[in-house]
Amino acid sequence: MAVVILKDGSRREYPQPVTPLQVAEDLSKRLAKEAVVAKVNGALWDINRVMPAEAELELLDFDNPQARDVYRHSTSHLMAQAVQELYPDVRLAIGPAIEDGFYYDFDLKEPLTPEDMQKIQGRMEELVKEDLEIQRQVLSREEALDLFRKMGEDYKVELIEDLPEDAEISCYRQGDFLDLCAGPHVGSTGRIRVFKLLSVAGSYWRGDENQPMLQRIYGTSFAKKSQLEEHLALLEEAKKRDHRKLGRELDLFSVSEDGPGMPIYHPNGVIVWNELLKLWREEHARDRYMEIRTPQILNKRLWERSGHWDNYAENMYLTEVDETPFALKPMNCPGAMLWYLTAHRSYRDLPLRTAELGLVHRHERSGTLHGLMRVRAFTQDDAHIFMLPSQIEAEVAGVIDLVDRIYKVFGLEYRLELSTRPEKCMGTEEQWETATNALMRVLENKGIEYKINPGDGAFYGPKIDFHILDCLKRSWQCATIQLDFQLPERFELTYTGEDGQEHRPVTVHRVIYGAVDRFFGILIEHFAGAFPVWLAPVQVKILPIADRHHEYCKTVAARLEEAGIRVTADLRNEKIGYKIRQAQGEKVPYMLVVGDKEVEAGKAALRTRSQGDVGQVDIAQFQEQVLREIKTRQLN
RNA sequence: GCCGAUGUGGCUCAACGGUAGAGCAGCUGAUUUGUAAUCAGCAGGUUGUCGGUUCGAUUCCGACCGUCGGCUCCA
Repeated sequence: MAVVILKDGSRREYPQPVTPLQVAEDLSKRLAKEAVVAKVNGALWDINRVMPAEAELELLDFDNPQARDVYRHSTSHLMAQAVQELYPDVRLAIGPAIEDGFYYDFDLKEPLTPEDMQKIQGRMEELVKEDLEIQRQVLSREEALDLFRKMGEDYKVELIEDLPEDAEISCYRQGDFLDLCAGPHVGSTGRIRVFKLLSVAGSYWRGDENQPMLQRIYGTSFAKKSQLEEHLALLEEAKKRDHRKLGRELDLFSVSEDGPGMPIYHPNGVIVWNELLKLWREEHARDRYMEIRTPQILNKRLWERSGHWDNYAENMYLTEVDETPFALKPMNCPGAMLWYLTAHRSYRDLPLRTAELGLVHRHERSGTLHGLMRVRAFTQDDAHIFMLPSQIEAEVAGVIDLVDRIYKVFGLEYRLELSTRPEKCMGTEEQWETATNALMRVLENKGIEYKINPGDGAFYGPKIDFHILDCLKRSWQCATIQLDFQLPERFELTYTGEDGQEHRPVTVHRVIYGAVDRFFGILIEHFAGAFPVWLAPVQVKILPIADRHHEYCKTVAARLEEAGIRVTADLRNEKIGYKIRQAQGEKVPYMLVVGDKEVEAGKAALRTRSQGDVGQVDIAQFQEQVLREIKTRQLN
């Protein structure tokens, strides 16, 4: 006799133990069809696996995140099965579900081509039609080792060897395909409905570059075709917004072969850049930051003192000045320390908030460079706050508010993460605890939700990271607030306390945009190149219909320019449709079309990039409206 | 750095073992135009770099450089 208690509390009895699927079939056909996986007594459970005699049962469909992972994990098995059938000499590594899909890593002699992908996809579709049951099977460690050794699956053997003593070792079988797997899985291959293989890439076994290079196939799967189409449309949209493409089209920046990872900003790009800095300086002035500038290259002994030489040397560019080794700065902190040391500091001076828009150079690996997102030369919107230990909370709270004010201007949402003490770190346990608690208290007092990343702090202190969500819901780490006990120590920073004794200040490093370059890239994609008026390189474009309107257009342009609006007039000998098409392509927010009617009325026909023709406007009123939008940094 | 793909005029792309072609952009001229491409003409490339094979390479091979997709998500 078996008892099943359902989510709604109802109870069902069976003469003998049953599977979740059997229960589902009793309940409704639809449920049985859509259930991906079950939760039995709180743990994920295959829908075709017999439950204990007494079970609390919940059935999960694709909409449940855990079930979705199971579904995709099963798709990765399906892919592995297809690959193994098509390429019998393959050795399997791992194949987990990931955020938007799944992958599987294969050790295969021949590189996989796009045609191979098609073949694999095709074979997968056949396997789905065969609707093979997916069965779980538990083995002893010896059995498992023996089995996978015989199969020549070296990676699986290694995985088994690394499993903890008490782990239950399970395998899943579908047809002739068998894979080591904790599970759970969907009941049969026929339950996997919509999937698509997306790309092949290299990856190291266990992500370690000393290990063999494997071939990874990425794919994704969904319960419905429409969901896959939606996902593909999103990828398409992301491609259209690619900042590298828009950066070229809008003439914002470029990267030369002669300076990989070192962007060249074009005049249009510099306009946006300067507007970003203008906002930044305004907001920092409000919070009484003082701006400093420190040198591009500094003596090697400074980097030894700061600890960068020991921890960061392989990323640093070296040079020589009069036979003395110097290094190009990869961070701004040591320079800020040098500034602090230029005077005696009193407790009355603290906190000292020094900001620096510092251009730093870091030797990133060649394969990781990516437009403005991953570069070798970039400007950090850095700041170092020197303070009393008692000021930590207030200062951190101030930075959080500042970040919030600035991100709001762009309509960017964000999430917070707190990273705590890593295993390899400097400073005492007590210092860490005090600092970490201070950060937590700030977040809790503010009622901010945050995620904790245990052990993910910097070696010199705990930190709070801000993850921006752009309009496609992609996440980017930008702002960070890091407490640092190391640098004040290493540079022997002091202040004179109320007691007349010398004390050590606490330091916070923080950035808001992070790398201005990367933030710019994120904004390009976030706005799809259609910047809000205050950021737009050209805010108003005046388009005469014919030559006889040129004089009037020049007058209007001069007037708007005088008022501080970035305006150009397209006086080329072209038809109006052509000029409009071009201005739209440049994503200019406002176009003023001028023909006989407008000259006569002393007005202009306004066209916006988003709404098209909106009719005649009074120039003075239009000017006021644009100026207001610029001043308030209105979003589109 | 590693794996794979890739590199043709400013941009997007075509072609080929016998010394490259189109569209857009540019320039000149005509047209004076009413809300997303007017017409015609001209000009523009030592086919990423360096080597090799060949009578001959941009095309085949190799190295290098750059670019693109990846290299955390642990059965």
